[in-house]
Amino acid sequence: MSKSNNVYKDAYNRCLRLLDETRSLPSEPELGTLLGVSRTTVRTILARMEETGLIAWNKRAKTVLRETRPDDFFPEEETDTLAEIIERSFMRRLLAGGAEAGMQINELELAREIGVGTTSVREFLIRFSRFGLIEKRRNSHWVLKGFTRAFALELTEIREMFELRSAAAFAVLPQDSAVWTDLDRLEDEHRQLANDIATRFTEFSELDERFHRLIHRASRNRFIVDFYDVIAMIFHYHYQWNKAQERERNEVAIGEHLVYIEALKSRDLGKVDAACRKHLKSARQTLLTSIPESRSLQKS
Amino acid sequence: MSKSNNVYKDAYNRCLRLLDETRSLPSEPELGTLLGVSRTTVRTILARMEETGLIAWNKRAKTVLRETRPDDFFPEEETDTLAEIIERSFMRRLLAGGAEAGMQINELELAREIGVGTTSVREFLIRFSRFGLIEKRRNSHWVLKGFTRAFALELTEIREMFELRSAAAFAVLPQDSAVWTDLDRLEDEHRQLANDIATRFTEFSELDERFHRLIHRASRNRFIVDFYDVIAMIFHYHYQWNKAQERERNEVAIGEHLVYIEALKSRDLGKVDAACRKHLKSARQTLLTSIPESRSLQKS
DNA sequence: ATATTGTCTTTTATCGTGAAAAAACAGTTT
DNA sequence: AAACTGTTTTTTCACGATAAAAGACAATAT
Repeated sequence: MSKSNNVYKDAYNRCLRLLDETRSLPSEPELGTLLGVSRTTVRTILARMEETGLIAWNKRAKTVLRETRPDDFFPEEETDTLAEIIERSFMRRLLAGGAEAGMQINELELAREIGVGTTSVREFLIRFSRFGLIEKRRNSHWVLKGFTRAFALELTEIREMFELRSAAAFAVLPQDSAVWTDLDRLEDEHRQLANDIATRFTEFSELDERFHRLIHRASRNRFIVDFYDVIAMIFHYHYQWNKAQERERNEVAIGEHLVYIEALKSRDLGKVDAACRKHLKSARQTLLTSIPESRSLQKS
Repeated sequence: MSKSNNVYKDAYNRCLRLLDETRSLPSEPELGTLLGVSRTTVRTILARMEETGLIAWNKRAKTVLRETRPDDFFPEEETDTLAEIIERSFMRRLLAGGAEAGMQINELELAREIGVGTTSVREFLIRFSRFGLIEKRRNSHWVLKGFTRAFALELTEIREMFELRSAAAFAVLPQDSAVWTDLDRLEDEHRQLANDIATRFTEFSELDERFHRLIHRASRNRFIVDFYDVIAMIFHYHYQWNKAQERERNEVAIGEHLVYIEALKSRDLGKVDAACRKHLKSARQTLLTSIPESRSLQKS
């Protein structure tokens, strides 16, 4: 098995959802841009849809014949990329405890355990190394640096530096810049989420990421923008394993965001600085309390 | 051919230099740590040295029999790692002009041109991507973002942020910290280089890197320390292709470094900040003037 | 007892290969 | 002639295989 066809399967599933809304499908190139895949993949999708009797396909005519059924869909787990699979396995091991700092990481063992080739694992580790959690020994193994208190502090130090600067840059953006409408929309979403907080509090993490990315983008600096990937990754997994007081934490954060948004809209740099500092401080606190003390004792 | 034995060849060459200084070689493990390779490689080296009549090898006794000759050495180009070879080729193409922003990068073509497998090229590109000069399109090609004026400005913005903070952290380090003796040694080297500037000005870039890395390390933040890799890479190639007024530039930089060092030693934060700012400003200027105007017009 | 050597095992680095997916080209349809 | 479909070529992604290099273990020497 040399390459899974998850791109096709994922696009197929998304195409099925499209099917419920129309009588007939658009042209192949159009479908391609819509699904974010090449025409080759689009044609594979159409071929199967014809085969399973979902559509009649004759050149330009792609008529919908019947409604989609649950069993038309490919199983979710078959639509993941290899990189996602490896990342999940790796993070599970990392966070499942027993992952002490200084521990060696074995490519071959990881590959066998996950059931993939070594090349994919190697490439994953290289990509992952920029998060600062692992380090390569030349011609030899990787070393786990550990998800320690030190790591969290170093990460947040940079985050605060970058976000304060980005927020200041945001506040002085010209009034006709598109970011202000983006900000308004985000503000709306925050208010809606605040209203339904009891039932929808888990949706916050996604909103949080979009909000902070918008601000970081105002820096117009690729290194700052890219660094948010590190933060997003850490917070993503952090949210997954630390569910304590999730609802309360998110409620507080939404409130802080709204103050922060007001400050940005006021374009008062002093207010922006204060609101940003306040929110970042509590974000750091949340992250720090979630790190088990056992983890913080390791490593110098 | 699956893996070149450049580790062995490089260690062999370094071991030859060792040979000129002693009557007999130390134990295998000791040699291993000395050369930074495993005992397996050490034994391969010893075996060849015995074969070519350089030493008599009987268990612990490794007696030097004759002086080394130039033809004992492996050719320099055989001691490079694949990663180095690929990086050089890639950077040559990048800087040789004709590398416009937005251009596609083709793994297969690169691999064929350099004469290596695609895997190595892929891994190189992934590692290289953190420098912010290229970007990956999912399931598709890489895109060159170009060595533009914008890139240089974004890079130096972060550099200044990080170095000012590191320098401030440096200045308040306790008097008994080892960094102060490191700093004294670097100061010496700067003075010596200043004296022989006419003949040794090309040695500055290496000293420059060591000096700035020492300062960055004071931040005790892995993201700051790691970011210096980006700066070092850019300046490394920058020095190679911009030889205009090299001597003068380096002479000025040495002077600035010495003021900077004095400021650090005074532990006066105001002085440190001023000296650091001044030096970084001229470093940025040097970098900016070396970017051809044609390059700066591209990209938004 | 500890460090060193001899031998064997495991892991890393790299390649060639093949299927999935993208991209290019050529012929059709509106 | 502009956009679409049919066909072919190229590139990316992922694997297994293999030599280089590292690492582990047992036997030996100081």
